[in-house]
Amino acid sequence: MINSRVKPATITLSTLIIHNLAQFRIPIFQSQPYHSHHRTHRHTSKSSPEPHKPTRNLLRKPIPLLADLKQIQDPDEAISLFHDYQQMGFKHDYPTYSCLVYKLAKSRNFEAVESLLGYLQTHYIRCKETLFIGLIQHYGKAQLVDNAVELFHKMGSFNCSRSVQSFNAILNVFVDNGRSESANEMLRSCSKMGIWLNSVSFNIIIKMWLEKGDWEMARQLFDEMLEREVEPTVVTYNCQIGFLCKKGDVEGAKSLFQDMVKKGKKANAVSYALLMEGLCSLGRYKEAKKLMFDMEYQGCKLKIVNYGVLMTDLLKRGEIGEANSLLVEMKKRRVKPDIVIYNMLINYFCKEGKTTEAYRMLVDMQIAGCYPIAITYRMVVDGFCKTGEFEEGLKVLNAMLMSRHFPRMETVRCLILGLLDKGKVEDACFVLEEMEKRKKKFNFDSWEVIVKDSCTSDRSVRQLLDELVF
DNA sequence: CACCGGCACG
Repeated sequence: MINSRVKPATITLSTLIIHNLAQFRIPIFQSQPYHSHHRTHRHTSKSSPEPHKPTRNLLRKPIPLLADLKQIQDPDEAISLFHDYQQMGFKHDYPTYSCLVYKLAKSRNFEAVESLLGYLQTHYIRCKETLFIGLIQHYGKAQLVDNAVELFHKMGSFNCSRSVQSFNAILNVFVDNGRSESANEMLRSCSKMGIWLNSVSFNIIIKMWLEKGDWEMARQLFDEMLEREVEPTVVTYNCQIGFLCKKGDVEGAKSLFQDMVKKGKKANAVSYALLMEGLCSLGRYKEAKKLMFDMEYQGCKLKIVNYGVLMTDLLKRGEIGEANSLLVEMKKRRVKPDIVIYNMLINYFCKEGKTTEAYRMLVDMQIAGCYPIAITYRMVVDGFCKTGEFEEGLKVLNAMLMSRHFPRMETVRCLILGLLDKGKVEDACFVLEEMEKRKKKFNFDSWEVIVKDSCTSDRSVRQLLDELVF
């Protein structure tokens, strides 16, 4: 086992920084500020002789369990709270169950999801269709297409009827996972299932053909839509506008845009963003920016995505000065940068080896109330590894783990090797130990092997790792 | 609460 008494100096340093910032009540490295609060809350409620009295609070809003459950992000903790209540004789209701199911699905704990569903089924607790739709989407994102299909077919046994919405959800899972044959098969069976395709169904199919690069088929479906008197939506047009823009045919996209307006469909911020992206990719930044002002003149509300398109282009061209001006402009217009904008800037700094700026941005964004996500942390840690600043990298990794985000395996490997190379054995141990703690939860199967494999060149390091891991 | 489209990583 790894020596757990190791306390590397860098951790103390980062803890100090966190502590200092915490004094100003800025949750710098905690993306979920409720977590620590909740921990203490649970402990007190457990030790006190009379915890929540759930039955009495039934008519009060919000029900304490549900409110608590919504604040917990650790699914294991959620389950245990759930069981606590159950043991106290609290009868769970559907909102509580569905909240827990969503939580478990989000953390990809599908085993727990299935067992909870089984419970709901045997106790005849009626589930809403949105619950199944949400789960189908989660399965799809996890590439568990077969599980999604199975759930779709099981819906009836939950006494839940399938509308076109869950049909669309499963259709989209097929398309997004490259299973166009299954999607087509599904379409052929829709009338058998008593489902009438709506505009969203057509949008998904049009997307499918466009992803295959088949413009003709996409147009054919668009025509079929009109024949069947299914009204195209702005999304129908946006899909096609986006396709043409990516091909470099901004003029074609513009005329489609005009068609849409002529038919009385109002363009939205995405329609404009797509055109702007097309213009930028043709090197026509100025026109793109002008279009952004036009859209406001046309009465279309400007969204952050429009700035995002411009920012992406500027940073791609290395125009950091212009990018900064754009940020200032956003501030003037009271458009708050979002996580995507910050990620773009941080990515730029990291790629340029400007880790100091990247780190400052990581801090600044949190002061501005925008919390890093896994991608954000990964970029900064990778950036530090690339410049050989492994101690700084560890500092950020620590913050990352504290906010319950998880690094990529390659990042961890690189960091450990770098720390060892610099003689920071204790820090390397700390990282190994933290990974060990989390490997099961994050499905981190064989990281030991990978770390060890990469050390074969250095015998002394390899021996050390053997010692650490076993 | 959540059927489809849009700026960030790999």
